[in-house]
Amino acid sequence: MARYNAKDSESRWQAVWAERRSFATPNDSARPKCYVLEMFPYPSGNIHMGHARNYTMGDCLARFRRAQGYNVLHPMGWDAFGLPAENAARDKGVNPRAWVESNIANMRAQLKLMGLAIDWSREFATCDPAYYGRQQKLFLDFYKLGLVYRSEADVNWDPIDQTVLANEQVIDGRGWRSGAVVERRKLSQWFFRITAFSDDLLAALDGLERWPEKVRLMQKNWIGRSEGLRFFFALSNGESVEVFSTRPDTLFGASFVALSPDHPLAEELAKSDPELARFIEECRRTGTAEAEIEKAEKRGYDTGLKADHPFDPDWKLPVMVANFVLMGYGTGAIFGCPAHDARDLEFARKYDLPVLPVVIPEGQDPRSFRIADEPYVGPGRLANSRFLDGMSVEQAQDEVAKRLEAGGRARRTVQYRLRDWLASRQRAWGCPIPMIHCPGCGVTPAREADLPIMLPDDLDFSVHGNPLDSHPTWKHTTCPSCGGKALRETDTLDTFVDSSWYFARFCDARAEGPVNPEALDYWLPVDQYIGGIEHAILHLLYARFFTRGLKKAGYAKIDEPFAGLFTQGMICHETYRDDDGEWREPSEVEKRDGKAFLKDTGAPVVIGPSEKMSKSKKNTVAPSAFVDVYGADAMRWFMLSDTPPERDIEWTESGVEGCWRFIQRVHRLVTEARDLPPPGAPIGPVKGAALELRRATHRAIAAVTEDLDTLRFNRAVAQIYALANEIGGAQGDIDRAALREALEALVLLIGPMTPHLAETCWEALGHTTLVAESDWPKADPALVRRDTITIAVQVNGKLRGTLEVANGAAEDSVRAGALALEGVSRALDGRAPKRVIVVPNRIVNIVA
RNA sequence: GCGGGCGUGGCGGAACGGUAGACGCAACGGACUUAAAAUCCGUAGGACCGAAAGGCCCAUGGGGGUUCGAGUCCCUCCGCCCGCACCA
Repeated sequence: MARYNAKDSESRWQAVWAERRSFATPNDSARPKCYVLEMFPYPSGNIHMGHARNYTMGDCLARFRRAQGYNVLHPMGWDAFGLPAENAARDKGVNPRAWVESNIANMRAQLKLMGLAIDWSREFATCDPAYYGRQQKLFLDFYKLGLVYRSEADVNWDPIDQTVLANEQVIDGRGWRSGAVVERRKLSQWFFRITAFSDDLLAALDGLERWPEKVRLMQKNWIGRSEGLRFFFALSNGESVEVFSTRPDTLFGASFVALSPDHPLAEELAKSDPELARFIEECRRTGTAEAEIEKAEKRGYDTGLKADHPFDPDWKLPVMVANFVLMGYGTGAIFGCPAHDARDLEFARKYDLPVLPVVIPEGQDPRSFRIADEPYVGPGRLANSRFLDGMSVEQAQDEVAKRLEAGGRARRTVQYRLRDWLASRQRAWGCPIPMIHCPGCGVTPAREADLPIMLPDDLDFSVHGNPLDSHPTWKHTTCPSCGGKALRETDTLDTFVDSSWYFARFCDARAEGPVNPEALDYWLPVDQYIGGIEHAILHLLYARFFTRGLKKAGYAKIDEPFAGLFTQGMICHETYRDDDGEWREPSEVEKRDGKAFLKDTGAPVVIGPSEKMSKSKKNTVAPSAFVDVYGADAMRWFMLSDTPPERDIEWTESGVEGCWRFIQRVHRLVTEARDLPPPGAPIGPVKGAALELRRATHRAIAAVTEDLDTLRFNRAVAQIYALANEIGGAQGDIDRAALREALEALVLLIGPMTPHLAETCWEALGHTTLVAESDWPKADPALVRRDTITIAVQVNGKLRGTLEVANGAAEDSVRAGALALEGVSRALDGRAPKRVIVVPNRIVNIVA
């Protein structure tokens, strides 16, 4: 029997699917819809293993749903704007569009070799004018709705990428892509008003039941809602300063008022106080470069001003400028209560300010309760607090709020950590912002008729800064309002904007408007979105915001774009280092007896721990190289096997070879089966081994169906192995119809996972139809149900025997059978059972 | 520091509170073969008793608890991983 030739089989079936348009998805189907989406790739040039895992999972689900009768939308596109193309343009002198397009062509071919069930007619790249032009339209829509605005702001400047970054893109004070220490600059920039939806983005998280709890929590913390009180302190210079506090109950424990170094009042005071100016300057430096080194150090500067306590004008508090107070949160000013806040305590100890406890834990004496190294942040009774004495924390907070509100000096507010999305980028390879700066009319939106505002093809990337800005003609235009000379906005949009609505465009990728509301209504929300956890905050939050914007603009009826979210684990591989300590690629290494050697010289290499595949450690394996040798099905099978999909998976040669052997084994099982009845032949009553095979078949169908429904691919794979083992173990003279049924079930069950193999086997079984167009098999409940059940019999919780009983056997007979077991009487050793617990169809436990 | 997750054979991992280790990888023994590869059959957590059949004890990071019964629930300690990090 000829071995299964994966290469021939795969190219053949890929051609058949393409020719028959098996995966083209109509927008007008009577069948229920299912939208399966994997996060679209950046066209770096090659598919990597992370893509392969991501798209294998999504494809398996898409094919499964299609077989179940859904009208499945499973599209693919390209997140094609962004810095790497500019770098390539500068370093290699190529045109960024040409570079991206050749990368896309390469990757599209690699994806097609994986045999993905994708509707390629919906493909687009975000750098297509047809896409970004419509994004410009959305930008103008959002502008009209007040969801886009321009504002001067302190921005995070990445000195390497020469662009500003959103807060979300600054990780530990460094640019998320470049790793450069971020500087601060004041610039006029475009923002999306994401905070307009702060409360809604937070509250709606509870409804996202098919999202990982972890992701919901990360978003919740990112939005960071807290309730508190804003109120004023009168100052000795006649001015006043507003503070924000979530703990107004501790007001009588206050020992200072602190301003952010960026607070307008601090800046004002610095004009006449050079020492303060120096201090502020220092704080700004440590805010970035030395953030890691001195991050814990609290430092302050006494302005000499005094603040009146709101409830006692004779009580004067020092007004400090403190480096730990952030201008971007609350009012940029606080009152410090050292006894009940860790930062305030550290600050007070350093500057020798009073530490007066005002919340006393239950059971402690207010006269003797002292704060030592730790503040007290728990519940308790108020003390040392005049009219608040004896109240609970909640009562006291309410009382303070009431009294200050009554005097018009305070208001209760909700504060968010979330800030508006700074979306301007000083980059040329991005979506141009459709705005025009007119010396007379100011900032004016471009006319919609003038969209798309296209990028020029002749950008010079050798210049410093934004090539769009230094282009000789591009930015010169006329004002849509007055017709006079004007300049285009040369900033482009953050590429996260591009990925914030692509899923909506897929619903009708050729729609005249940005999206087709009818198609949106039909397809959205995405039923299952699959991608990496690294997008838990940025991309998913922005997409949630954009969907709300689409709704407000009248395009969509929903708020939430992704009903189900799955975050897959990463791909790991062993690392190798040679004698010189240099990293070596797996392809350069061969292994013998658990040791590793360089292929060319035979020199030994040290095997390091398995780590996430990365270029820096050279522990990557290219999917395409693997597909070349073993075929796409073996890779797909590996990606789904063994490791639960949310966990990191380790790529191993031996595991992959095991997959290849399984592919061959399935092919053998099918092609070596002799004398099968024709397809569709009825199956008569069977017994004995044939009945057992039928039971195994239907149990496998039921189990695999459930596992795929819940994305437990690894368990589905195990069930399929078990079925293959049953078929392999069946006697040669078993009922042929039962054998055909088992083989057909096996082939249909592997269809979503190893689709090419399934088609070849299906054909070998005499079918002229395609697995890709076949229905999912149905389990017969009568065959899934077991007639007899082996139940465990325990004495005092220890296993002493097993008992074969009829399914649903009466408790009495089970009890009697259990007590009659030899192992039970031996364990009882003459003692009478005190109690016998019978759990039907499960277990008997005899308590002696 | 705060928040979250995880800890089961040599490895990846199974296990509605109910026979721990399904399934796979690696390993070992056997068959086929001149040989190897491939394939097929079989073995396999650990200790002890037994010629064997089998018996018996210990095992899910450590300790404690709830329960007839705990890998699973609760408390506590240890270890590892991830996220956020001066958010008032």
